[in-house]
Amino acid sequence: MRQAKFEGSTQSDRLAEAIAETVLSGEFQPGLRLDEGMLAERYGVSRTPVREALRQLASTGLIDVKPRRGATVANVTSSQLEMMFGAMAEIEATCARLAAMGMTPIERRRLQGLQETMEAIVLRDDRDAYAAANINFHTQIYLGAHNEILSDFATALRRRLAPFRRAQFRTEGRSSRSHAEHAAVVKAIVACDASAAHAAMFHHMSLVEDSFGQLGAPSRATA
Amino acid sequence: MRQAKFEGSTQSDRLAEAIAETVLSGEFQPGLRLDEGMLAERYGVSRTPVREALRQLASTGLIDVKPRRGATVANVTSSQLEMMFGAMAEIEATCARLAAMGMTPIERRRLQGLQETMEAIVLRDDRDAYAAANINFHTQIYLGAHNEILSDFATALRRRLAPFRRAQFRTEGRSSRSHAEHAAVVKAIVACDASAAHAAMFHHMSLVEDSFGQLGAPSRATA
DNA sequence: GATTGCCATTATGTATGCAAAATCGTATAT
DNA sequence: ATATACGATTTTGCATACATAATGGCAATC
Repeated sequence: MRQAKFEGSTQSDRLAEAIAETVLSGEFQPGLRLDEGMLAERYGVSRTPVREALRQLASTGLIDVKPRRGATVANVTSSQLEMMFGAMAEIEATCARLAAMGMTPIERRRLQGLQETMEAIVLRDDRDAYAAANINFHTQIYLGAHNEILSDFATALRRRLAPFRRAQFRTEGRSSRSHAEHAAVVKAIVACDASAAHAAMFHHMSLVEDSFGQLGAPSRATA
Repeated sequence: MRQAKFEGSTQSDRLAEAIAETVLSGEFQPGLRLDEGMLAERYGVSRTPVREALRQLASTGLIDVKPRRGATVANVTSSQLEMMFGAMAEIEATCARLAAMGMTPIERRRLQGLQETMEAIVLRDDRDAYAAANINFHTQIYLGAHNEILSDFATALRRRLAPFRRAQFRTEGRSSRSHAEHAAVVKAIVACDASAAHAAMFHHMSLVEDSFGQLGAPSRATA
């Protein structure tokens, strides 16, 4: 059963990625039982790498694995979602504050440059490009916090929440509002104003949460 | 190979716990190669549950697992340690702020009660009891934040940093200083003063970091 | 008719076997 | 003497096989 897709990673890792994609795409819906044998057959491998992939995904919270009871796609409750958005807002605000305090001049310039790039994207109303640039923007701030632990946590949370935010930038005027909020964040960071950066980012993230409204099903965007 | 220690958890889970203990105790030192076969023989099981345990531990950062290159006890650099302590201070401070904002009256009373209990422990200079109560104190604040995501993260970080803090409360006068700092946190939380709670907790955690000084090897406390 | 207990089926947890990659030692060439 | 290449050994990754716990259906009983 040789299928050398990527040399340098194992089948378990590739499987974890593939299963995660399938879950995030909505094909595997919350609550669905993830039978090891079924997955093994579906991906043409044995149960062993499937099990390792499932354990790996369980550690990210994407699926639940109970001893002797198998794995199921995690059923995210409305309260859990609230807590994830809340945690994300706190962490991002913290990163923004740290960025305001510790970013190098080069990093501040880069952030400003990115902000200007996004200005153009907003003007031509390219929502896909904005969604991509938005991730980049937030990632720059994670990195600017100069704390890999916080940055990894923020990245994991963002990835975990992605399916619940997919449709967001499709809504009319969302990009320009988001962009305006980014401006406040950038301004504070460039000015080395830690508490303003924290407040601006927290405000931004809170609005993101609000715009999602109450839970509801994750958007079924394709991959 | 039946060894029914705990019915309801798997050997993989028990193995992960056992290996973690051995690493945290210092018997498995940083950089040590964790050979699957060696571990399997040591714990009297086959390689399969050992592999699952290693993957699980890798997700906590306690060990490094590279594809095709096996697992090693994570070698924590001084900069990583700094980032972990920094992240911990930020998260704890955030939890304290959220606790100040959202704790129920009952939770505030309970925290105050715990603080009074610790007062007695400090007076009779029972350092082991203080160390235990201290974990309880911080846990109460995690819970008071009413955000399981942040709380889990804080708990994981605390556990991860435990070996680097073991000797801390053995130092003369550490308990009373810590207790005094706790008082400020409790006071702010009881007064619903969010920013004071944040500041007090951050101050407290920063001192913890300082008292550790620069890296050095983790304390080799037994279990 | 509902409930409970038993048995067949299914799925998970673990052990074992095998193939490929990595590591280490040795020998050879420069 | 150093570096490189080759081969043996070790170890990981994966597949397969087996044992045990969980699940579901059926029947017997209240």
